[in-house]
Amino acid sequence: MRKPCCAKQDTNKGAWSKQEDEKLVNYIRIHGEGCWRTLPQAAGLLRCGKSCRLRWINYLRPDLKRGNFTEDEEDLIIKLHALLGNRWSLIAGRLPGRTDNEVKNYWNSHLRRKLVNMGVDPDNHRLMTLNLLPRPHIPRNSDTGAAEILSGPQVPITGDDNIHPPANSRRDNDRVPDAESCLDESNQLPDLNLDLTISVSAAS
DNA sequence: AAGGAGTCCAACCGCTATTAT
DNA sequence: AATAATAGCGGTTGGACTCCT
Repeated sequence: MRKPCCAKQDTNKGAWSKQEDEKLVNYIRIHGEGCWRTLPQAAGLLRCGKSCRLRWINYLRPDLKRGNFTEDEEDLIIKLHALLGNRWSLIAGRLPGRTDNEVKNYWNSHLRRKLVNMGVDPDNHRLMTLNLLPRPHIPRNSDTGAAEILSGPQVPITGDDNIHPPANSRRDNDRVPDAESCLDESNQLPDLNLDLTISVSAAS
């Protein structure tokens, strides 16, 4: 059996100090990203590997953009959320230099409210005033979901990372129940542009 | 100026899929 | 094949900060 990832009683918690950041950055600069289990000890950090990974991915990675989200990025997040639901890592994968945590925080603090102010339900991306209209029943587990939409040739998403959700995703309550039907009825979001790319200028 | 409410975001927690033994 | 650890994910929290009264 493997060893546990860290000895919990010997690990720091809470905010990272500058020294800890430097140790982590220096170590990864030399050795690259790798085994998070052994990294803390090797780098001289009293942190759990999981904590190191999170710190690196969300804060220290050199390719992170940081700063305010552009309008293009906002639009893209909203569109991808309509398709994918709360799959933040997939959404962040479409936004160069952004992390899943950052996208998630931005959604919860800005975009959710913005949609509500526009009269759009942020959970299902429908106009809230139309919620009472009768809708044809669409089975939840119909397999014509976002993955197929996204993976189809008609959607020119750039990049080569895998955006396919697991075939039997471990959380099937985190996706918009019928995001595809929402898109079918894109007249409810008249400006929904499904060209899910982000311009070079916005990404740089 | 004080302090309560609201907001933001870094970090932690707990879960599941994957992988190693 | 079974079992346990790791990696990675989304949800949640706590503290710092800002705004409002």
